[in-house]
Amino acid sequence: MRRTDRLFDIIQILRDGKLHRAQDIADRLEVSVRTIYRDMDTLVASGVPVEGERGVGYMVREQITLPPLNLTPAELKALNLGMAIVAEAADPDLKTAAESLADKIDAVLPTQVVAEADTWKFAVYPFADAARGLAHMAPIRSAIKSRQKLQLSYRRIDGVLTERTIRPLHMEYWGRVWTLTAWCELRAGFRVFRIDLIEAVSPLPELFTDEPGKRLSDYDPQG
Amino acid sequence: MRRTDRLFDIIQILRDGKLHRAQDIADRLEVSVRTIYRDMDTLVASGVPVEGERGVGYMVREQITLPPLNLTPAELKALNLGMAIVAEAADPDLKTAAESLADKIDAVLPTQVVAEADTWKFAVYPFADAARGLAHMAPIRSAIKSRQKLQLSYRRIDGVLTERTIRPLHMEYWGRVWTLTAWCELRAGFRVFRIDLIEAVSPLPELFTDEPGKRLSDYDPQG
DNA sequence: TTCCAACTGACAGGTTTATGTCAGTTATTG
DNA sequence: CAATAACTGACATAAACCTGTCAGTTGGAA
Repeated sequence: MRRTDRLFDIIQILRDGKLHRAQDIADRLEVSVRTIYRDMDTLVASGVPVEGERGVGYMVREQITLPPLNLTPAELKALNLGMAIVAEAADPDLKTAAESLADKIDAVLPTQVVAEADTWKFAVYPFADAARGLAHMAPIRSAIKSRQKLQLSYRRIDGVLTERTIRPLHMEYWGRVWTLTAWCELRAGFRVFRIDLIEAVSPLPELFTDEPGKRLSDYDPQG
Repeated sequence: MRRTDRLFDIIQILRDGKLHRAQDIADRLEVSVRTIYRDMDTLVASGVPVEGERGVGYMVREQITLPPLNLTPAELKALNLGMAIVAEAADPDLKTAAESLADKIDAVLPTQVVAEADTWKFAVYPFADAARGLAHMAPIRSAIKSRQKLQLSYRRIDGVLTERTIRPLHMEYWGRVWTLTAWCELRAGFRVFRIDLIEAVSPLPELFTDEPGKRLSDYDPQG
C-alpha cells in the first residue's frame, strides 16, 4: 500500500491551501516528478478538488466532502422536503444553498422521478475507484435535461470501440461506476452504458421527443 | 480491470434481491469460489450492503446510496437546518427519518462542532478504498461521546505495532482514510491515528474530563 | 521570445496483486 | 447427526500495476 499512503501524504501536503510544485512534492516524498503527475491524475479522478496550473503549481479548492451515504427512502424524502422548506427561506444565502444542494442530490440520484418506492429497487451502491468518466457527466446530464441526442464513442468490455447515436434517458450511480441508460438508435433498443467506458460524447443538434416504446418508462431492465 | 468488472457484475447479479450461492456466481462469472469469497470481502469493505449467511447464500439489503458529495459550508448549513425543521414535523415517520439522517451526516463529518467556517479548513476529501477500519468506528465514536478512554493497538506505517491509552477527541474523514485525533497518554501529546491502521480498540472503564492542554481546542495541527 | 512547470506518451524493469488449488473450520438447517 | 455453504489460511503462478527514465508538448507569465 505504499502508493495509497503517498496519495494520503499528498493530500496532507496540499491541505494548507498554498501552492506546491510537483518537483517539491516529489523531493519530499522521494519519488520522481512523473509519479507525482500520475498521482495527481489519480486524485482528480477520485474527486479530490485539486487544481494544477502550468508554470504555477498545485492547489486545492477547499470544500466539505461527504463520503458515500446509505439512506432509506424515508430519509431521502426527509432530505428533499427539508431542502424544499429551506429553499423558501427569507435568507437569500440559505435559499441558494438549499437549492444547489437539492440540485446536487438530484444530480446524483437516478434521473427518474424521485419518489416512487419501486424506483428504489434499482438502488445505487457505494464504492469508488472509477470516477473515470467524470468529465462526460456534465454534457450527458445536460443532454438528458434538454432532450438532445448524443453521439457516443463507447469501448465495450471486450475492448471493441463502437459509435452510436443515442437518446440519453437516465444516469445512475452504482458505487463503483456510473451508468447511462439510453435508447440506442443503432440497435433500436435500450442499452445501459458504463460511463467510465465512454471514450467521447458530443451533443448533436437533433432533439428527441417522447415516443412510445422509447421512453425510460418503457424500459424493463429484466427484459 | 477485469476484477473491477467482475465486482460490478456481482452487484448486478445480487441486485435482484434474491438469494445467491457463491458457487453459482462463481460458475456464472467463470472464476473459482474462493475468488467470489474474496470479492465479497471487497464489496463489504467498500460499503455494499451485502450479507452472507452460512449454509444459505448471499443477499443485499436494498438501500439508496449517495456517492461522495462536495458541499459548501452554506449547503451543509442548509442541510442541517432542513433536517432540524423536518424533525419537528408531526408525521412520526418523517420525524424519525430526519433525525436518523441528521445523525448519519453528523457521524460522517468531523466530530468537532459543525458550524464555524474555520472548522472547514480541515476539510474532508472523497476517495475510498480503505473503509478498512470501519469496524472500529462505532466504538470510537461512542467513546468520544461518552468521554471514555480507549486502549489502542496501532500499527504505524513502518509496521511497528504499538499499544497506547488515549483520550479520543475527534474523527475525520479524509476521503481515503478516516483519522482519529486523540490525546495520547503514553506520549503525553496529541496524535493523529489513521483508523485503517488500527488493529484493535477496547474501551476502558476510565473516563476523562476536559483538562487544559488536553482538549481538542488546544490542538494545533501545525505545531 | 524565453522561462517555468504542468502535462503527455512510451517503454523496460520490478513489485504487488489476483487467482486457483487444496485442505481445512464454522454456523445453520433438517 | 449429516448436509450445506459460507468462510479462512497457505502457497505457487500468472497477470496487472507502479515506477523511473527519457523525450517530448502546452499554456501562462515575464
